[in-house]
Amino acid sequence: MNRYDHKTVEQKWRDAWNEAKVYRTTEDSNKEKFYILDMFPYPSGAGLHVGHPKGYIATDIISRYKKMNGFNVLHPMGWDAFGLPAEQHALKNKVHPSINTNENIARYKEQLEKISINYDWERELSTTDPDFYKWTQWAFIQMFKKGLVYESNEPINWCPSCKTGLANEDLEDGRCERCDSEIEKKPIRQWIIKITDYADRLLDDIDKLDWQESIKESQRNWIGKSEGAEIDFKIKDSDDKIKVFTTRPDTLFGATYMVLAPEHSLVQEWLSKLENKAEVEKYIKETGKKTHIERGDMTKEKTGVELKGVKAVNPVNSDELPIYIADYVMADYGTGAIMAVPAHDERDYEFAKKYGIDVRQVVRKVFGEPLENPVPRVAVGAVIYNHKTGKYLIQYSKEFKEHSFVFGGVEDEEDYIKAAIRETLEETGYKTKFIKYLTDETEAHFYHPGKKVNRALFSRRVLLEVTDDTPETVSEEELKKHTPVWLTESELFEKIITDGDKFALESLHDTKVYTGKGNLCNSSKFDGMNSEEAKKAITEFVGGKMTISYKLRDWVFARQRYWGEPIPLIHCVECGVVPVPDDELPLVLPEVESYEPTGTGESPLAGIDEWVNTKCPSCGGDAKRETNTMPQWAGSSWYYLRYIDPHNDSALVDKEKEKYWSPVDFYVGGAEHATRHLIYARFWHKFLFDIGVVSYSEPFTKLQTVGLIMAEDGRKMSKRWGNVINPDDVIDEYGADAFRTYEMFMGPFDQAVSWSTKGLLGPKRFLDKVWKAQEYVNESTSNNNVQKQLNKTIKKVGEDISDMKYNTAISQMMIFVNTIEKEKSVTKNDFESFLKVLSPFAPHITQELWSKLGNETFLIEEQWPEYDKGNLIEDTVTIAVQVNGKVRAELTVPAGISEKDIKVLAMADEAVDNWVKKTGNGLVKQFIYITGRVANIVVQ
RNA sequence: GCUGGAGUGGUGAAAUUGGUAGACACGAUAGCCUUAGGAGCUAUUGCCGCAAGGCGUGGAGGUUCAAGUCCUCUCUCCAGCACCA
Repeated sequence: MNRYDHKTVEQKWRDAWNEAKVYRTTEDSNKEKFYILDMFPYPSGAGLHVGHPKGYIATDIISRYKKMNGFNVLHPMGWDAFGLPAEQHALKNKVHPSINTNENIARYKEQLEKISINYDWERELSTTDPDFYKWTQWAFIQMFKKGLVYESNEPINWCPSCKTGLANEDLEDGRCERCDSEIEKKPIRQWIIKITDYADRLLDDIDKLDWQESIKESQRNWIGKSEGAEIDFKIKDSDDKIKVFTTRPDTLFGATYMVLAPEHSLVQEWLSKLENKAEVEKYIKETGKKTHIERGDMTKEKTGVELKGVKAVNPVNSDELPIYIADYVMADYGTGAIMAVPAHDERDYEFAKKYGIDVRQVVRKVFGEPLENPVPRVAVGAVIYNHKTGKYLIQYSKEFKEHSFVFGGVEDEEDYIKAAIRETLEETGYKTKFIKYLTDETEAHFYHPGKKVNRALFSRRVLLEVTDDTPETVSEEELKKHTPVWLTESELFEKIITDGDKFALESLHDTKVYTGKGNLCNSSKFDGMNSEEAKKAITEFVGGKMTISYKLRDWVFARQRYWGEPIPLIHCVECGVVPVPDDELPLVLPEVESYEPTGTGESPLAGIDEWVNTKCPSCGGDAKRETNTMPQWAGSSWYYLRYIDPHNDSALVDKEKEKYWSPVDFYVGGAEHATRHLIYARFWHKFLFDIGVVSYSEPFTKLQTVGLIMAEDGRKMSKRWGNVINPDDVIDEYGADAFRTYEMFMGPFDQAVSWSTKGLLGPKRFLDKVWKAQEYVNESTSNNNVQKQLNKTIKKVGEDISDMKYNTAISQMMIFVNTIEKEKSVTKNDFESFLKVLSPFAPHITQELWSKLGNETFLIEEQWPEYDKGNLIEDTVTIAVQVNGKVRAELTVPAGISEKDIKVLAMADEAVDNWVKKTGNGLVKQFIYITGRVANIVVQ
């Protein structure tokens, strides 16, 4: 037998498959379809590294498996080729970006073909191809016509280095995702798509998707829906009003000041009449200088300036409220203005404390459910600190056998502090002074067993400190009920059991603001109402309206760069903005002399007069073309539809074909697209659904993310670190089959793992053993062990491929080959079945062996083998015998053995017998038998 | 801070969902072989211990005949969002 020569064999079969066009897919209504898709790559100059194909290999395995199971499988590939790197390359080398792009595509394709991913290359597409972007432009025009597109001059994210505007999705921690520059806010003329019109549908339909929870959650987060109310605050002696968005209208009575974002338009309007104009202007200027990152830093102290000379009026009680500007309020969320409720919002509390603003409690935390005929009582609970010993004093109730704060009623003419000090003296004998409140007023409902009444208890908790170490004598009566106890801090946290006391202890060191819900107080006629009801009632009372706010922003869709789809709009003096007529699509990107971005907010296209100057399609008069281009996300938002019908001249996709193939059954790609591509594509798809182009409302039924492959040093593979491994080298040395199998064997598919060339040897050796196993193929004997393992293998590999558990599928196949090696015998039939099962992972070596065994077909066109269920059952099983849960013996017994027989056999075992005697005087209390697995003898 | 996920040998990892923890690999150790290779074969390989045995799935409790798996608390790491009102 020859040594396996992967180079020759792999090339031979690649050629044969290509020639036979085994990859080609056509519609076939007799077969069930399966559309499996990889996120198409951006073809960068660096070529593929070893991490890129991981997802492609996985989809290829599923695709081959599905095909062998009778599905009509669509598995295409294309190129997301617009984008900055190609443009930068063009700038540097003074050649058109398409030249470089095409070179890169050719290189990528060559690399992919070496791995023998079974793509239907006849459906290949590139977003830069005018025949493709014709339909990107067409869809955009449809959006324009539906009023989903608008022009804006509002400040947007501007990358000073890329010299272009960017969408929120293009930022990473306030920096440009591409070049890492800090983003500025700059007013630029922009085209914007109203993706927020779809926010609710994008959010609601997430529930329908078979996606990983983490991705779904990121999308929910990104959309950031929050329900609340818009409420107007009048300005004193003026017709102006401030509109605020709040999720807590129930706390309106607790509003003690207002805050506007420094960018708020009212601030500019009021500037001239402010008493401290200079100070305000200075603050606005400073805020403007701050980067996104600085401003977002929550750990820094809050700052702000009061607008002196204006006051707002609280609509619910006519209180006059001071108005501040502060950079903790953002211009682009909600209405850019808030009502501040320091008692129930941490940020407002911090700010109020710093500027000496009132804190007014309006919500009480509630413990327990309200009971019938409650008897109300006002009380105070105290914990007493002794700074000399560092211990805390509470009391132990002899009656209820529990620890609690020192507790007592607040008498008339007494406040909480007085009552706490008096009660402490009476019950413990210690003289104390007040340190601080641990809680606002809380409300507790419970049955009082001593007094036999339902209690509604209103209380605050306080922290006191002893002023005299020697306690006075406590009355006999008190001592019968309670014992005072001194505890260390950790003991204190351990012993305290009531919810109210526990809640108070959270504020022992830092005062915590209560931001939860509860029952209203200090809110006149709304007192006693719970937060949920009060939200509606108060909003209605002040004439506000319940609204919904989103974190998702509209999609900034224009880029001031060259290498993108031209936005197909025309500016006409007479008619306004008019879309390019359908018959003039595609609007082809013109040649330019310089690709250099102008940096003025105009794209390089603006310099080509003969292109810019055109006639208005509506009135025929002089007009100018829009010169901005689309963002890179445009083409990728719908490319998966084009694979279905890649050469259609008259429609984005043929309706019948779309119905047959859509939606994508399985989509595999990187998790980094969770809130970018995957949001845009869902939006674009829903729009196409609304205008009747597609028949399903969600594009990707099932989504699976790929875990990154890191370099051997644990870092990301990057030119910068010099740790990149090229798949070409690996394939050259070990073969594509070994490469494919190793990538799938490395670990769970969605987990990041480090590349290990040593680790690659495992799968490589496995394939060598498969090659060697052909020696053991013989017609006569059918070995029982081999048969059993084969059945197990067919079953497990099939199941594991469906679950994307490739690593365990491969380990089962390794077990099978190890079995052949041990038994030195396998029938031709069994070996052929095994080759089929292995073929999706290692298509070349299996095809070669298949052919060597005298077959003339292609394995990919074979049927997936069936397994014999009967043959999966073992004749004998090994049972672990435990005594009191510890394994003391193993018994090999016939599979169908009864519990009775097992018991007899187990008890007869010498070791078991010894342990039974040793641990439990030979008395068996219980015998448990789990069929085929374990028997447990419980003694004593 | 919030949300999602994960902690198991020297390493990558398995574990039929409550039933013999560490399958399958990598690496390591010892031996064999020789077409000296990134080869192959055999044996060993969770930790402590000569052994009997004990311990062991981030930590602490709990439920159970039985816990990596369920419950409570807690620590660490990764990812996403983040002054979102």
